[in-house]
Order: sequence, then structure tokens, then C-alpha cells
Amino acid sequence: MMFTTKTEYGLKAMVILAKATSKEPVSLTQISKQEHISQAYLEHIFAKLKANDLVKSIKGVSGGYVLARTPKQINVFEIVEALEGPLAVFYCMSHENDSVACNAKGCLTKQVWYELQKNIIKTLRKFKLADLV
Amino acid sequence: MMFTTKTEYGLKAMVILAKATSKEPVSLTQISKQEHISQAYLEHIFAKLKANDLVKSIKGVSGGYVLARTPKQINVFEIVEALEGPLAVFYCMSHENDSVACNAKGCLTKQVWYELQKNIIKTLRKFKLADLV
DNA sequence: ATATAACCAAGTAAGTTAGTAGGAGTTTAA
DNA sequence: TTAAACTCCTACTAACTTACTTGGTTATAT
Repeated sequence: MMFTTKTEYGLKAMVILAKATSKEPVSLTQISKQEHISQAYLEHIFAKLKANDLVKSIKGVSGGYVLARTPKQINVFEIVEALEGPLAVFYCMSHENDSVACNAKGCLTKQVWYELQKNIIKTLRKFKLADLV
Repeated sequence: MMFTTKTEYGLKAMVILAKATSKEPVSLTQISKQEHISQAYLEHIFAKLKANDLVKSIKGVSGGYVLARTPKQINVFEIVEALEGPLAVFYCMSHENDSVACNAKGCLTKQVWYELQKNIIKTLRKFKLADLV
């Protein structure tokens, strides 16, 4: 039960963008050097962040990435979901309609996983990017 | 970010043992048929449950498994940890001493993962096996 | 004795992770 | 107008993990 390095690196990178208060974009080269993460790998991460409207990109020389919203308006759950995909602690939790996976009589254990999932989301949503600068 | 099927099946199996109030052990054949889980796979799961002192085994005819403690005395976190190994939402969270993984200045993001981990454990510990029968 | 159980050691197909590699398109500054 | 510094895009891959299966051995109640 682990998150991937994409999320680990992704949040660190987002904090860097949040710290760059000026409107100057931050390039992946900079982040790569600062955090010792492969630049090519960061590209994958930022592709997802951009697809989920968490960052904006500026091409060309002195280009890079900026946050799409203010650090106060971005919470950690959004970042996690952008990089991990929809959160589901079990396969059966991601297919509510799919009644085959769980027993007909309603699997008793599901309530545990449901509550756990709710709690994880709540905890991650509580943290705004602004809390981490 | 998912738990494995070992935990999914394992908790279901533990609930079955909890329901078998009589001192009669429950065999893997029974559980396998009831939950439609491969018996051979259940063996792996029960090997871990036994190694973590959550169940006791009785060999031979009309043998099987019984809970090592009462359902009130077993919580879901114990079962999860037995089957998933020590909980760590990131690799760096499982090696507190290992300072290489995180930046020297103390990674700001770590507090998020620390709080998340704490919350997951708290939620899972809250549920006793007795709550699920 | 035999059936029924736990126990044990390997192997394995499929999927995921954590990257690399190589290039194409954009924009700015000299 | 050319070079450099960027993003962007597709494809590939080694290593690892997951979710099993297979083929046994050992213990015990009847």
C-alpha cells in the first residue's frame, strides 16, 4: 500500500512552484537539479499535472511551468489524484455498480474500506499547497 | 495506491472465523467454497496470519483455523499489517533514519504523508473484528 | 489405512513502476 | 536567422510485484 514516486516527486515539484511567488515560470531543468529527479521523468509528471489543470506551461526560452491557481486554492488530494488516478483502496471500491466482485449479501468488510477511503481523501484535502511553502 | 487482494480476502476470511463462535475450527476448503477464493491462495494468506499470531491452526481431519484471540481483541490494522507488511505510504516513510532519500533541509511534504499514515492506522485500528460479524 | 486437513517450496503469466531515449515543435535572445 | 532553452510526444525497457498454480510432505481423527 504505497503511493508511487510520481506523487512523491510531484508534490515536491508543486511546492517549488508555489514558492516561486513571482510570475516567472520554473523550468523542469531547475526542478530536476534542485530535487535530483530525472528531467525526463519530471516531464511525465508534469504532463499529468497539466492535463488535470493544476499547472500551466510556457514554451520556449525562459519558459517553464506556473501554478494554474493560487497555492491556497490547490489541495494535496487534487495532486495525488492527478498523478495516481482515482483513489480506490481496493479494486472493488472503484466499481460500485459491479456487484460480482462482492458477495450478494453485501460484503461486511466493505464498510471498513469505504470509511478508510473517505478518511484518506479528507486528510489529503485538508492540506493546501499554501500550507507547505 | 491499493491494498492487495491478500488483505481483501484475508479480512473476509477473518470475519468468517469470527462468526464461527463454536470452538470448531474452520477449514480453508470451507472458506474457499464460501467466498470463491482459490484454496491454494488462501494458504498463503493464512500462513501470514498465523505467523502474526492472529490465528491458530489445527492439523488433520476436521482441523482448520481458529482465531488466536476474541473478535473484540483483534483490530483490522493488525490484519492489514500482517498481510501487507509494515504500512508506509512512501518508501521514504519506512526508513526514518535514512536521510539520503529526503532533502537535507527536511522535506516539507513529509508532514503530509506522516499525518496521512497516522490517520490510516487510526482508522483501521478503530475497527475490531467484532464490529464486522 | 485412508481421507482430510495444514504446511512448504517453486514456478509463472500478466501487470505495474520507474525510469530512458530520441526526437519534434515553440519561443526568446544574440 | 540561427542557436539555445524550453515544452511536448511516443515508444521502449529492466526490474519488480501481484495473483495466482503446481506438486508435493506431514499430521491427525475416524
